Amino acid sequence: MNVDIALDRGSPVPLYFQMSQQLQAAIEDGRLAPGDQIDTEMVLAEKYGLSRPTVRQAMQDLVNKGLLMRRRGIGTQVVHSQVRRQLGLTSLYDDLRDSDRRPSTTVLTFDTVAADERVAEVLQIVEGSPVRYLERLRCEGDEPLAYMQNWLPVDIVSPDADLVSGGLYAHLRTTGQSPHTAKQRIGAKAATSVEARVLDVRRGAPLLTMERHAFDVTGRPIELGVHAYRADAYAFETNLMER
Amino acid sequence: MNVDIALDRGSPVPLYFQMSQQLQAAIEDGRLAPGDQIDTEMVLAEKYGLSRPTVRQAMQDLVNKGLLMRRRGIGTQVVHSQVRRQLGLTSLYDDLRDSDRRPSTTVLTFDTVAADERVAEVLQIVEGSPVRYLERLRCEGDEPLAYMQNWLPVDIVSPDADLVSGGLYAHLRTTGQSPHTAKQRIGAKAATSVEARVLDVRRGAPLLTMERHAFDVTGRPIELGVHAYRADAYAFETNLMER
DNA sequence: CAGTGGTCTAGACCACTTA
DNA sequence: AAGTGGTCTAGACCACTGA
Repeated sequence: MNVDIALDRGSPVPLYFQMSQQLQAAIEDGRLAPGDQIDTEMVLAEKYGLSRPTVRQAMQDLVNKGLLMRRRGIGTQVVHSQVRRQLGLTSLYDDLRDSDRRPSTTVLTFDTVAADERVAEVLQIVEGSPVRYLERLRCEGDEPLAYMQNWLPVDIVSPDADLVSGGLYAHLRTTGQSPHTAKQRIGAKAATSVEARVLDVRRGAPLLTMERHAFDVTGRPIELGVHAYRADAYAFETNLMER
Repeated sequence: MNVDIALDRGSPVPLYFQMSQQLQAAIEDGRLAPGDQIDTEMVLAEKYGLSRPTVRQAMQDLVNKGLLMRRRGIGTQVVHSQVRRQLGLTSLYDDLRDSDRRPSTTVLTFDTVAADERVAEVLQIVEGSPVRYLERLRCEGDEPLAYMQNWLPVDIVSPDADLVSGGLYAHLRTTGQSPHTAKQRIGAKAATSVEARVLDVRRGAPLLTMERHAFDVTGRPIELGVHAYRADAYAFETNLMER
């Protein structure tokens, strides 16, 4: 394995994490190619002055991420690229970052409104209490791609937050309120006349829909998102693994 | 924590796995409620005569599955049910089992055909070489729900396989050829006239589409699936976690 | 047979939380 | 101050693979 790993024992970053991060980087930029054999646990442990369980924890993290494949008696290999591609997108962080980073996003509405029954139930607050309501349109060039509605508890985002430059989730991260887990429901529907007008399609055109419930580390609901995507311009990729 | 765990030290099943499975069962059938505190690692280790790392491995597996939440200085808790519901469906096994188990599935076609360019590329075989082609219709009562097309390498499934009683994936498991990872792409489209006729909707009606590429443990492609679902009857739930 | 990863033990020190 | 999970070590035995 022709990759060197630099461990900083003075760093607060765990050793196993330093190792897994650097291996992941090597896999992603091609220094480790699909099918390449990784050094054995014993070799790595000796080479970097670590114990075997520490090396093992680094390897196991990459196996869980789907980047490495290990078999007893065989060794550890980088998985084939067709399997690997976009396997990382099951991470909430990547998913949210991407949904902010896309081409251009216009804020149509950012207001404080009374929670209706559905919003109140999802956010676990009392019906009629105030929530922030955000309505955005994502475009690529002149083409509208997605119509996104979001509702958030009032203490999660301030009314004068800058949601334009960095995006919603980037803003939440700066306030330390970033989502930890999320449930998504993906479906399809025919465009209503409102959606058709905003997304510049004909009424009844197929739309891809996504509803997201996001939660912080304590399990408290912090976001309800209801998004509609043009079917001809958008798809979701997910990856499944046997556990 | 009012749950007892029975460990069989003579079993080939790892101790950490016995423990995590029984805790998962307790969480899923309600014996452990959302928010319930789990015994600490030290308590569990002492109670069952295990070392702390072994207990820890069991806990960590359930954290990775999204069933438990741990915080330093706080302890380990069962996650809130709203977060937890269907979090397990990110497992390939559950997903494939469910797609077999659904109400009634009719095999429309099961044949050996020549691979076209797209099938050949996905399955990494030579264009024109034989592949098994499977066409199924899933119904609930009289209602058609999904139109499913699958292509598989000839050595993965024999031409006289029984795909009716157990389903495709159950059959693959019996032959030891079960999928290990899969990539799914979920989108939407308007029904073609063929799809409209099979699914009993009008032409142009919104359909939810799913394309799956499945791989075995070695990373070899073993299935291409192209499915179309009635949008009014079907949705995908996915769950994301910060890692 | 030698080498691999899979499991398990018995410790240790630390950062963080609550009280 | 006491208790929690997070990290790390230095061993051990085993099942599986390939030559």
